[in-house]
Amino acid sequence: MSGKNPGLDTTTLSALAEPNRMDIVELLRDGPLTVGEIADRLGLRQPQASKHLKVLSDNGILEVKAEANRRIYKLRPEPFHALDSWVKSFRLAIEDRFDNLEDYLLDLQNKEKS
Amino acid sequence: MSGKNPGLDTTTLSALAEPNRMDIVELLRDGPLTVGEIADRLGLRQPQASKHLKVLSDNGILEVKAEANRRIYKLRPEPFHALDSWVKSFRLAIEDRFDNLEDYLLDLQNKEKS
DNA sequence: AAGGAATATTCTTGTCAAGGAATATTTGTA
DNA sequence: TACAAATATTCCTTGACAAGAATATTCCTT
Repeated sequence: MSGKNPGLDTTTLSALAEPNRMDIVELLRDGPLTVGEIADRLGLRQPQASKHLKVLSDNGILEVKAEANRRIYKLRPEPFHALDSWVKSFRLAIEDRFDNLEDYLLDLQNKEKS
Repeated sequence: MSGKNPGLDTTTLSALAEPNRMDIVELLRDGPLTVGEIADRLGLRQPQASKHLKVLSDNGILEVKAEANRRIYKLRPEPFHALDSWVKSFRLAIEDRFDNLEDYLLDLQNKEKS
């Protein structure tokens, strides 16, 4: 393994980056829903809803529970925890006191002298 | 305006969802860098580095400071704060006690009787 | 068993975004 | 002034992905 892609899993972000899928996640915030309800409330056609739900499930953002005819989708906590950890890990990086821009400029000027 | 897209700005997520751009963000965690250094350390060609940096800047994730010949890119705090708020707002939604799946199933069964 | 409801899947098509290559632009330097 | 370094931009090609339409699958009800 070469030390590539150290950050957060980008597939999670890709999944959330599609507006309809973001809407689905926002909708499921209030609790689990069936495919039909999701499609209805968001004005999506059923097949597109199913497809987006599949993407979200494949990425671990949602989980399904089969209940007879229906499939009930709900949020999974893990990806949100991961996102939270990732964002939190930037606390130091984005605080102004860690803005070593000045130092970096000095470094650049020093290297000019070579 | 129709109440569409209530969640987080998906363009921020799209910008971060590209692996090279995620790498750039991870790299800039340690402080500001020039285009050349970013390209070098990540094994990117200069034009692609510039293009990715432009996307990140256009989305407010990075900011530039022109220093003579060089352009120095660094992280901007705002999008991380936004992401943090968004993720935090899911705390209630993903706690198990808010898993009203049982209630929902009962609801479904009740509606069957219509 | 037959029909209908809920959901998933397949196929096609159009759009968009990323990489490659070449070139333009700006600035510093001999 | 000419040249080199650092960065940005343009054009082209290709691949991924989302919507639409049609169809398949599963399960319930009569």
